[in-house]
Amino acid sequence: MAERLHNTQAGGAGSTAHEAVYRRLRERIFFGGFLPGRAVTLRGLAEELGVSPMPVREAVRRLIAERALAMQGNGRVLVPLMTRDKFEQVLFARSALEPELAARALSRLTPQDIEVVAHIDEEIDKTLVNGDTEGYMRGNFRFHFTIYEHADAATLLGLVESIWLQFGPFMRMAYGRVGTKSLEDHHQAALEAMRRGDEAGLRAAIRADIGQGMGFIGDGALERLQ
Amino acid sequence: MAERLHNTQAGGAGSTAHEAVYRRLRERIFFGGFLPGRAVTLRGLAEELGVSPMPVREAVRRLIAERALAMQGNGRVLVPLMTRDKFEQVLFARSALEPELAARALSRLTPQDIEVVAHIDEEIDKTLVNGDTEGYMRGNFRFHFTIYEHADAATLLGLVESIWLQFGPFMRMAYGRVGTKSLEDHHQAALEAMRRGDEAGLRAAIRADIGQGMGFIGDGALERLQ
DNA sequence: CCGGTCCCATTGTGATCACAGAACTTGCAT
DNA sequence: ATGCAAGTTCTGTGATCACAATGGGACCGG
Repeated sequence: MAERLHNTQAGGAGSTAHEAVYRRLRERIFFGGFLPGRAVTLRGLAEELGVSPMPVREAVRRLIAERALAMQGNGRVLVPLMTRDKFEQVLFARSALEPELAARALSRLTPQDIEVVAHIDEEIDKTLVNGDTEGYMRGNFRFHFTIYEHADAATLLGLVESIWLQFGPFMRMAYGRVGTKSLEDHHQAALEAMRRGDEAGLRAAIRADIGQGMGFIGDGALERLQ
Repeated sequence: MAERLHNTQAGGAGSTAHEAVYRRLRERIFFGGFLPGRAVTLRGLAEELGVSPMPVREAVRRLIAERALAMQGNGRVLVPLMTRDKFEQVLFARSALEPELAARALSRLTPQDIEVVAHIDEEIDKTLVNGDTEGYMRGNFRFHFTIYEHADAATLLGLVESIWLQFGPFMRMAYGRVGTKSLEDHHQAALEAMRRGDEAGLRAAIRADIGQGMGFIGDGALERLQ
């Protein structure tokens, strides 16, 4: 650890060490690289990522602000546990915001954009038959956010990202328990609605997808946690 | 600045320096202590608040994560400007989330709680006739969040707090321009609905209050900014 | 009087160190 | 074998320093 460069600040905006650490941790949280309840330490992450504790502190602080990590009263940092209350609030917030994002994206989606999304959905189907949980989560994330990003609504998108960060670890744990084999999503309905330019249909498909997917993992895993 | 204590960490959870800095900055943002576009510097805030730059860095990082502050490409930190797009997204998100929070709070509100809210509304009326913009903003904040806090929905509350942080500075600037004299809110309607236990009425009153208040400042100030 | 160029002050970033408190481990006594 | 206490290690926090890059201002040439 002593041979690390003294100052690797390269100058530009997104190229700081804490930004890189933030993105790596965020990826792991989104896709289930951390289990709920897992404790993390600044020095531990720093050594693991090959940086000093300082940028890790800033990245962790940011993730705590986004509710992706939590700090206990004694200062220890951990991946938050899911509660039934929290799960239900996440479900509500997703249903309130994500259909709107999809609807706003609709008018801006070119046929090529829609085919990109369709291709992502095909990838998802492969992960489902293979039982590849992490692959499924990555694909599902890309399916939703590829659409949402076209809405050009950074404020709403930020809220939704914060919500996804809050249920990512739990989702992974839940899929680990109940499996993804019998999972049926509403992605096809969403794709057809997009191709038709049917805003109401797209809203309904996204809402159904959220309700179905969240119900799937909620039923399977939540009952066991209190 | 040299006579500062070397380490003032008192131990408990909420008593760290960066937490205190965070709360002070957050207050100023909520109630219009910073103007949009205002640039802030870590060392400047540190000296102003009597701490070293370190806790300021963490507090500012957190506020950036909550979108209350923004970082330009060159690393400079400033209070974000409002755009028409952003304003419209804020309006949508508030309308989607806040009536729900109020509705969830309703069953938990005791008559005494409602009278507390009614008293806050009386204070607001005083600030309106006095033209006390900051007092109005503090009162309006307390009116809404006193209700919302009773919903016991920390996840949703966090989203709403983040949204308020994003329009606080703009709201202050807007009121400074158009004044608060002719402002009519829907707080009385909300209070009556709460007293009746009328959930639909409360939802409608909150939604109307948001739409009216945001329309008030949006019409007055937004047209001038692009 | 105006425009460009160089220089210095200021800024965020990251490393390192010191410190206090919490937690875990170890050892001892019962 | 078990419970408790003391010591040690580990944790987050905050201060200070070094550094690179940006920005503004002064100075000079036109």
